[in-house]
Amino acid sequence: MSSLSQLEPRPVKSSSNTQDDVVYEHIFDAILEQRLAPGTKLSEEALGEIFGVSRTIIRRALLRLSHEQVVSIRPNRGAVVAAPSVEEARQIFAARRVVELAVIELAVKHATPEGLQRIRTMVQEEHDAFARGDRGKGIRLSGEFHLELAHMANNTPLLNFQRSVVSQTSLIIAQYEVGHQAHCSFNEHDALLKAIESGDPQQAVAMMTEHLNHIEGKLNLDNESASTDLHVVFSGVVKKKPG
Amino acid sequence: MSSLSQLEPRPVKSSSNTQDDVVYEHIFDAILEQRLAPGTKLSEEALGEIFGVSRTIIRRALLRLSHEQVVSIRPNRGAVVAAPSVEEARQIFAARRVVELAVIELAVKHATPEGLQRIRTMVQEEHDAFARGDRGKGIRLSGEFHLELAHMANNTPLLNFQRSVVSQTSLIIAQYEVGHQAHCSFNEHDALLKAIESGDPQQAVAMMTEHLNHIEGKLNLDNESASTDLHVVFSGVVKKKPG
DNA sequence: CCCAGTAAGATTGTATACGAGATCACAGTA
DNA sequence: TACTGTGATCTCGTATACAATCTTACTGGG
Repeated sequence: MSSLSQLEPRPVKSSSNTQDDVVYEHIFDAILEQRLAPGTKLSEEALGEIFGVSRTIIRRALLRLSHEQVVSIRPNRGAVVAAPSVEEARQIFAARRVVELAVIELAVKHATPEGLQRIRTMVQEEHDAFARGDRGKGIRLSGEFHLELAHMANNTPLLNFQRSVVSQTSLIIAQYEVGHQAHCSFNEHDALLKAIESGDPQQAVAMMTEHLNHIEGKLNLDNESASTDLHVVFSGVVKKKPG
Repeated sequence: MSSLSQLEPRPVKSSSNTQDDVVYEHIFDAILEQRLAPGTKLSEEALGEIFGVSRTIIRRALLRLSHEQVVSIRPNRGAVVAAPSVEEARQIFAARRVVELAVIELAVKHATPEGLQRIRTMVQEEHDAFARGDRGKGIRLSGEFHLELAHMANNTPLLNFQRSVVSQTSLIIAQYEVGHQAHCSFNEHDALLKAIESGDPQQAVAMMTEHLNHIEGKLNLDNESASTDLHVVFSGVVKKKPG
């Protein structure tokens, strides 16, 4: 009975040509907003029930999500929300640094008044969401801020890759964040926006580096907080053999 | 009929868990080896016939290829081998520069004797393939050289992205190359290998930049070589109305 | 009391059937 | 002759049925 029921409510937002896009976006957003925790089982039948479509559609959506590494499909055992290991998280962050720095440099170069306006609006919405306590929406918008940068960079392949690493970052945060501050504090997004507006690539890149440092700094990647090794997990709890 | 019959011959090479992996690899390799030209229609039924599986399997393979931007799926109109426009090609190259430079820097850092040995072997095979005139295999191996670098960089997300841009580059070359030299002349791959062996990141990065310049330099991206404007295409060909 | 083995149930993997939409050929008109 | 409109044919989009595999609960033994 499943946290999957958390999927239905929000109306779909944007470009939805065909049915599986709708399903895809709903699940994707639910993961981005952390309404679906890493490891959650995604039953095909349950999802089909929820969205009123057959398993065929669900399957396509899950397949796409798995290609973006947001969902993990294990043969004959179904799909779960991806739960990156510490090592995977490190690699994702390293990759994200690469693409984010390239993106922001291009974004500065290709900035347009309309693009900047869209980002301004987005930062404001993010601020409002956190201000009124809508954590889910805030998290999603802070991710979409970075996607909007990639959009302004005017490079589709980088945008797609950015999409993948940003959403994976959301999963990492869900697993490894210590405390519960706002992730991308919107202040930093605002500062990034100003850096882009100033037209100085170096400053923008420096700002982004700092921003990414902050994000990564809030995580505990020193050891698996949820270890896979039972002996480690329960070490010091009880001696099985009291002797 | 159909150039699709070129798909069957070569035995599948590697890790093939399930059926659709086999299909995927066959089609992917055929595209990488340029046995399938950009724009080629990929009929589900024909492919199913060739590989002896139902459309379900074919569909999954095509979906995966489309996520990697190697195949283009148009709603209700089926799948074709992707044919990047000039603008798309520029973006792909820009993205490729970003990831390749990051990859080679990491590859230098994480180089191992075994990894270097694998690359050495690969460069040799590439050389042999071109030497004996096996252009298809040579092209594929020259692409896989770059994937092997990403593998040595020890970063799965970057590897996946590299996979996508490298294969797309193969499509771009198929469309826009002038003349028919060997693409990645293996000499440059050999030089790259030596740069990595030397352990000097700066030199390796410089070498890679030069290599990418060469690849891009062999292309004619100044204008659409296959224009969408029929009048331009057929200007000066024949007057249909003979006199 | 705990563990292994087995059988029933549930879930995914694949094929196929049917409907919807696109493509192509052909005829009719300017 | 070129162009537009219409219908037949073909391909794709979706749902569903059946087979294969995994999961789980139960039973029997240690």
